[in-house]
Amino acid sequence: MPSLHRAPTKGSLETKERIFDAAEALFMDQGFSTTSLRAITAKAKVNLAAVNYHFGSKEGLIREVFDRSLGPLNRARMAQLDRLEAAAGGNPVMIDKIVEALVSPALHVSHDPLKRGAAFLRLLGRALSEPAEYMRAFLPAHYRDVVVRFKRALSLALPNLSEAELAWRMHFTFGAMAYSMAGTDAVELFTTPDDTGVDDAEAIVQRLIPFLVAGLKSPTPKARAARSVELGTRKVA
Amino acid sequence: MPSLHRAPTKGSLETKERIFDAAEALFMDQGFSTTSLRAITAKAKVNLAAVNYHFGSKEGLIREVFDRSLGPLNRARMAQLDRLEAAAGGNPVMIDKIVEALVSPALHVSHDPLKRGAAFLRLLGRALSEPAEYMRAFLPAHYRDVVVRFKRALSLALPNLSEAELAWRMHFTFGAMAYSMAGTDAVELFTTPDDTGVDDAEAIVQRLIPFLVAGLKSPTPKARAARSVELGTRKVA
DNA sequence: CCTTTTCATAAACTGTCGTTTGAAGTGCTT
DNA sequence: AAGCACTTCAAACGACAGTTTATGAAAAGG
Repeated sequence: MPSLHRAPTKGSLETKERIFDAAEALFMDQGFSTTSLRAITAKAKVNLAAVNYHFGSKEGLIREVFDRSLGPLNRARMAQLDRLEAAAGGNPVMIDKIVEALVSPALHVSHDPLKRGAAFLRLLGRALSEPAEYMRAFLPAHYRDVVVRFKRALSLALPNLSEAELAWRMHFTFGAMAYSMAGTDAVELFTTPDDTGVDDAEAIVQRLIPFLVAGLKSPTPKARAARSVELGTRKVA
Repeated sequence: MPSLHRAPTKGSLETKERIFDAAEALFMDQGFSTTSLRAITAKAKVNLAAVNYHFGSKEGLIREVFDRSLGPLNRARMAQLDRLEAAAGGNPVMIDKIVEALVSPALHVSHDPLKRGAAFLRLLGRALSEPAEYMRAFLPAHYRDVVVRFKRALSLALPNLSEAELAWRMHFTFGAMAYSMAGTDAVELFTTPDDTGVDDAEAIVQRLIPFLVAGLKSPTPKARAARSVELGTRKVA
């Protein structure tokens, strides 16, 4: 086990960091459970056992890659929401701004050039669609605060929505978000070969925000159901 | 190899069907690559080698499970769109109806009780977020026609949208759809314990449709930018 | 200087995966 | 009864997974 009382010696940080970078890159375009430790250590050009030495286990590595990415992101989201609420001074914050606070920090979470920003989005998207148990286990821990904060803000901005209704719409919102982030490949299904700037994360976000805002503000299904029902044994609650 | 000239003898159909059902169930809540053949054959109470005998390989099994589910679904989607376009007689079809034709057939694709309908939705959602190569390989083959048809219909109904804009919005639409279908678990993040009918697929769809319709009809980012920009150096197209 | 801790490396261990093999069983036809 | 095609079955195969161990070098501390 690495020491907790002393600064690590010479090459250790380099090794751990190289593993970290290689893992991040491979997780990004292969997913977590599909990427083997051998592939990671080969790319990082370190020994296989180094992963277990520095991170304890593969799950430890995943957790650390994930934490170092998601932690700052969600903190940025909540900080931006803090600013909006402070500026609003008790009044509801505009929905556009709330959604922007949710989506756009994903762009600026990395200090590296934008390339890493876009890549990082894909990593997060992957995480939300992983079947693995351990992913589902510690993912809510990061998101719970964000969800609570944004749910409250949206609830104030959309007072006519029931709690269940809002929960579903947030679910759809996160779904569109996660999917947009995960697959740059899947969008090719929809575009003709002459698409412009698929890899530009900023472009994605600028198109995603109005889509989500409109969805969140959409009329209630009850109103729609009353309009376009065929034959009803449905109780209009 | 099974015979092509004669009806299979006694237990063959039962075995193949049992494998099929067990695989469908396990793929549903574990994903494709995570589910082992041994888990499938154990649940189906058949021999391990039976999978390779009846389906050739694991990929063959996945493909068959997937085809038998997605084929009828997408045919139903296009049939419903056919009816709408015939009724409209050259005029654009209403967006509400187009989205409904895209989303709602997922409910009625199975002849079994609705329980299987909801379960099947999760299977499809999983497929769209699988990292595996072979999933990406034959998934577009099923969706291409659907995408082309619905893209054309939406393009007529939303004439002010550029092709790139529409492609992105369809991407978001499929994302929200896939995510909603895949994870009944993830929605628990957003709800307080007193939620009602999480597993009811009909309820999901009735809430999803208006959300997506509003997103598709949302004002163009250019229009939004023109409204809420801080300092402007842009052309109002 | 010598001991102790930290880190890197090669190799082996344990388990699971998809797949294959060869034999045995089953029901039909001749 | 014998031959035949089809299906089941137990067992093993080879590949690859994550993890552990043993060895030794390198740096740190007294």
